Amino acid sequence: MKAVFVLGPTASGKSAVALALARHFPAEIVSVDSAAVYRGLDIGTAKPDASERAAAPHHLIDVIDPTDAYSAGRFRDDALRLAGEIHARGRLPIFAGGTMLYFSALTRGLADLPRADAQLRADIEARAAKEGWTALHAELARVDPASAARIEPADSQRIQRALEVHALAGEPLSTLQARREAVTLPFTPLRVALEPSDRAALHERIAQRFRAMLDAGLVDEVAALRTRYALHEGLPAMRAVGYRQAWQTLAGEAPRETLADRGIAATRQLAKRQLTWLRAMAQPGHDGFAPPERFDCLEPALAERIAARVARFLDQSSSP
RNA sequence: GGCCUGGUAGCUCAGUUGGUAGAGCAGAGGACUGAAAAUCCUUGUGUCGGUGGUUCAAUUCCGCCCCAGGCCA
Repeated sequence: MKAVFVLGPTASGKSAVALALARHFPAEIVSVDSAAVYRGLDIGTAKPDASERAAAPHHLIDVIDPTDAYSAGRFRDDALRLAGEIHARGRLPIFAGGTMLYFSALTRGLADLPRADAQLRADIEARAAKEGWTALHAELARVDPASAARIEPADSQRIQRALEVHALAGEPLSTLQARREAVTLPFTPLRVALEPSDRAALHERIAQRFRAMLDAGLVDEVAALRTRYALHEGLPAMRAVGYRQAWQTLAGEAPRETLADRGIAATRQLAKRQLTWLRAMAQPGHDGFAPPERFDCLEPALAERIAARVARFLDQSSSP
């Protein structure tokens, strides 16, 4: 069994590559995108349109409402299930996207940890509002010194998670994480990383794309979502790039004239974090698999070159 | 044409009672285990518009010039 991973920063052309591969080979596309899972977030997530979805089956798009929260753990379960189903149909799974933690959940695995608990999180947040995150970091240092040493006193999200895990499991997060076993995947992955040879060129693409999203009605989409669902700005769906900035404008927290610049900057920052992940994954020993093979996403014949690489990969015997 | 106010980091600005300067944003590098398009860490030398002058020393004071606004002709 084999699978192809297409990973790259936002605006690098991952979707086009995945679609091109799906034309060359009998394949189905699994989106690896923490924002495209939400229904109704269409413009800002650059979801594939109807004709693209007709050209190849797409998975993990529009799977939950924007009032809910998806997660890395849920992605891992969904992705492994889908890979099995796609293989059963005699097809090749193509995992394509830019949520690097999700790829990491596949290749490095996740420890056996309790799931998020909304009530507990609300309690922790209420305490943080009163005592400050530094106080909660100090508390974490008492119950889980190893995690506290690794987590910054200002890193509210990780402090909250570590305290949550400790409360639910009765054991420190660091202990549970140390228990993780070696990762095995039910298939051999070929990883293709799209990286720009010229950062400025990627920035230009990002700017054009975000302006196009605004022209396509991103703000109206967010306004409509606000009337259709009981949303608030703390929801993961409303923290996504573009949605957060549009929300701020609709709520009167930031002027409309600055929306384009704010959205473009946030997108560039996202791309930078994604590229940092890619560089980390290229280090030997990052996980137990061959490191991603790099392709310049600015190259015109990108899809053809990758298709040729995938063809060779599929020809190899998958005996080991 | 005259008067006024500005011209300091990519942007918006602060500041130096004369000893060559600092914030926010942007950018760059990094971390990353169920919110990850999240959350967080590190990172600030730039002919202080140009040019003469005064001075031990000018981005800071003075003259002239250029540019951008505003007001008056």
